[in-house]
Amino acid sequence: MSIRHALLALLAEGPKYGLQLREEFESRTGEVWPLNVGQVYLTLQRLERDERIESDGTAGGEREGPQKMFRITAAGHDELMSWLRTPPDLAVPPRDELVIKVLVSLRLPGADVAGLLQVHRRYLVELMQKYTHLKADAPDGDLSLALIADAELFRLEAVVRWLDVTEARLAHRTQAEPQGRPVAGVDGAGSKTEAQV
Amino acid sequence: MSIRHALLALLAEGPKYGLQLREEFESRTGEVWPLNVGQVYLTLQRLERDERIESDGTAGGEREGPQKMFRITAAGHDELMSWLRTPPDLAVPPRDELVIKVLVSLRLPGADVAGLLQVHRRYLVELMQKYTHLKADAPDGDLSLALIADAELFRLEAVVRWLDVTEARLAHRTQAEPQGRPVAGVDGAGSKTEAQV
DNA sequence: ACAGCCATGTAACTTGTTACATGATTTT
DNA sequence: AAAATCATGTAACAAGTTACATGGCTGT
Repeated sequence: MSIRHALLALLAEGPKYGLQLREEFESRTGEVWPLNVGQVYLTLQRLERDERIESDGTAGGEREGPQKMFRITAAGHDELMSWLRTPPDLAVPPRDELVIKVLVSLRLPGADVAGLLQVHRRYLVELMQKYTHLKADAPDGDLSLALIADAELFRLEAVVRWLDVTEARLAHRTQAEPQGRPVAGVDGAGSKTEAQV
Repeated sequence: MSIRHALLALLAEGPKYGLQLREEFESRTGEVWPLNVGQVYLTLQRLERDERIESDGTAGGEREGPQKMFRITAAGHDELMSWLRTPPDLAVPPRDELVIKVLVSLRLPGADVAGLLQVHRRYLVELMQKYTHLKADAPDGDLSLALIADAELFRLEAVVRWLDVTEARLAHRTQAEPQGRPVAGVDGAGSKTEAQV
């Protein structure tokens, strides 16, 4: 439901039309999050169906230019505000594809788990470099891009750390069964979490 | 496409039936990733449509018990192996709902961005505690659960760090910013690719 | 006239979710 | 026989994706 509310937020700044919404969304996300035009129109249809927005013709104003303008309704504003206040539902975490791959490999006889970890690790580091460069090349005032690049970098870094910890866990497992020590705890925001297994 | 391949992997161990697949999936993920039964049957239908699996009746074997058994085909095995080798497509990162919320709040006049960051941060820390306990309470030999809990903890920790960095960025932006210095909560601990603010 | 963009829209599809319906078997 | 639970399945929906169709306007 991110696109829906992102569009709602853009419309909260004032009436806009379809292509304009696509352009503004992409300019704000520095082209990191491309947005298909068709998706914009579909989402606008659904928003209008739910009476979160109104278009030309629906309420008074006649369509003047070649563009069909949309404006937010009171209900739309309410939904936007309530969405902003609500933390994303992380209670049922998404099934992590990489984690599943590793779990699967662990049980599949003959699978090269260590190799798998290495392949994915290399790929992740490459991607991190991409975002590091993206951030470095960005103009100084572009806060949005910096925030997006940060988010992605932290996310990728977390995956890399998980790969490292997993590798260490597997190495230990082949030897004497170790006592599981905490890896990343609640107070782990500033702790060194590498290689602790 | 994670469910599809997870089921394929379970079937690679031998023929199984619907409910059994649901049970084995959930037991392996320690109930962290619940799986709806209906989803299992839908996915099995789709796998059979694509000839990645066969069921009783399709190929020789008659259905004997009350359960409808499925077995993997050669094509299914190929798809599974190729999926394992392929890194998850992270090139076009998912649109992060929390990031979008913050970006939206930054432009919305009158929005309490700092408050938003705090609300979400508290929520995240709560969740991290949940997974920390989950891991602590798990039997020592449960590697799967440990890996899943780790992955989730690292993921959540990355979000918390991002919130901290974002808060610092916003604080700096209002004052005069002399030079970028490392912000509390970002240490990276030896990784060459750590996120720099 | 016509090439090309601007702008809107639709069709078909994928993955995933929930809620419900149905029958068979086992338990009480 | 009734109740529970095992097991399979379907309907309806949500959100997102791509590819394509359509029409209007502009510049050459």
